Amino acid sequence: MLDKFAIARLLRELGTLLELEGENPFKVRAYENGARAVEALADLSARVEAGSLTEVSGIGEALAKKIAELHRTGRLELLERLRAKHPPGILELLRVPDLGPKKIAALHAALGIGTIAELEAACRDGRVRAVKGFGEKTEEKILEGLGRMRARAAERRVLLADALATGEALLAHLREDPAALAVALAGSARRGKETVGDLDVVAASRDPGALSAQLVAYPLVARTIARGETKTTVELASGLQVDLRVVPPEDFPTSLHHLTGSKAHQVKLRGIARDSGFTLSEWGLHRLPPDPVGAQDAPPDPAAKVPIASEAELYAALGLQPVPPELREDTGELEAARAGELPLDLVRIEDVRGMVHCHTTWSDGRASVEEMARAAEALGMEYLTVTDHSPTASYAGGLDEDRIRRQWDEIARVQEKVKVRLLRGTESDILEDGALDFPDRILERLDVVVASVHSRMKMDEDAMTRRLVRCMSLPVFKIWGHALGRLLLDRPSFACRVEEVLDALAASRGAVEVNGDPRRLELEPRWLRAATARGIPVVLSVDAHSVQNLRYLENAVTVARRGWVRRGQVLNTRPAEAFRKAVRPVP
DNA sequence: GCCGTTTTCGGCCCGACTGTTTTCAGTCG
Repeated sequence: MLDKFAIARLLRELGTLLELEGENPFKVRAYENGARAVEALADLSARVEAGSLTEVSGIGEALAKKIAELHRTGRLELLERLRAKHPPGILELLRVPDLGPKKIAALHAALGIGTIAELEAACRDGRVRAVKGFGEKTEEKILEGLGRMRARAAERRVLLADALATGEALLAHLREDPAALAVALAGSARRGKETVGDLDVVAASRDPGALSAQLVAYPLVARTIARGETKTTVELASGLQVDLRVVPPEDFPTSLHHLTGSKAHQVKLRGIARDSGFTLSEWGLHRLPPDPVGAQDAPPDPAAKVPIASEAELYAALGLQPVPPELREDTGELEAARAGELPLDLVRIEDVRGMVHCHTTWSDGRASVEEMARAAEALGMEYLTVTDHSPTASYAGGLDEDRIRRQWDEIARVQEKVKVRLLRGTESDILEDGALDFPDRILERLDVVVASVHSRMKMDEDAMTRRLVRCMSLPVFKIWGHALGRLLLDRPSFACRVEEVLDALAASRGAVEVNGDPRRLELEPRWLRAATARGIPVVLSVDAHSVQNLRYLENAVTVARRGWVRRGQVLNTRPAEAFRKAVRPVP
């Protein structure tokens, strides 16, 4: 049986194939909307059973039938027919920059092109320029796009932390130009997405040309891809693409909002604007004329412009609560904002009182217990958990029973010297059979047990699910560390039935970790929402192996906010003693 | 394909940039 994410993926594929068929673009969008709606469902199976899918906004009769069929059988006749009709390579072609469904269809009809290799050969032979609507430049552009695509496949996306660092340096360069009145990072980096494909920058200026020139002159710019009146696109030496939009200061808030996205959030918001008698674009919010007949294509009347001084004002003008950037993914935030049900107390970094999940030189950390303690104290923390690795993690210098007892002595000595409260803990391996690798007589004397999978990650879904469920049923199980073991850009999450595991975690009254290591950043937002919906509390952790790593707390906060996690749901926003009581292995 | 205090048809977000066009189509975000 397919889960909701698999079904959403197939609906998207179907939408793409219909797009290639030249179908009505609004129909294509309906499939995308339907896919999103399915992903957001908490009770897909129940709704399929009850036949109540059509009650969900975005799912009508036709999609409900298809979803039910996919859910029941895992197959869909229309999808299989379209897959058979289009060469398998054709979906690949859609990933070539500047090549969309229309051009692909034209190339397929005229030259029989159905794969990347055939496309490249046709461009090199000069056959493409002979097709109506294509020319020499397009041919060059496609070849260039193919090169870029390969470079991108090698570089792939970048980690959020790297994107933010690159972005901040670039912003500093742009701010050096006196023509820059305001400069901000927008796009997925501002929304805090785990990985970032390109940087979006918005600037306020009376002289857009000057800022465009300032961007092009940035030493790390490898080449200019597009340069217009208000919009400039460049590629950095790293392969990262940067889009700069320059607008007059009065349009900065709406432009920042526009460029922050996400696209799905924008589209829905503009629909809401239209329903309320406005039209919304990056150039601002305009009142629609009372009788729109014949006025659709007319540019907005400048007199109809609603002054907008901030993003919050924009939402307010549309009768909505302000939506924080991290939530703008069209996963229910606009519906909540309209109903006044958006959480106003999303966790913030200043709410956090304790550094959780810290390694020291006792295992594979680079700083001593005392150095970590003093650094946490300097950051204003009330407590820090020392959670070095356990015996099985020999590759990471895991502690055995004898060494962890000696570590407790050192923790006690350091505690004499520092104000920050030190909590004794471990990051214990979850073994293949779901057991932990310290005996209970050790675990019961600890304040904090983070339990994580570090080995045998290629087990099949059944075995991994059983392993985790079994571990969570242990009385000493308290915190699920870096849940699914992924390493961004490197290693996917291991296979398991996450919702089943979360059910077990809820039953055991355990907590889930949000790991701030920039390569981990899990549990990811969609599962975080599934966790808090089950009443599972959250721990924001740094997984720090050095003093510098304590800054990872910021990453954990971002991920938690993207998962709609509220202050009260985070255990380490509580004072030390309350935190200890909530997570200690014995009641 | 979805949706409805303009409801069963006719709408559906909006604009910038590029290239092949001589007024616009395609792509992108």
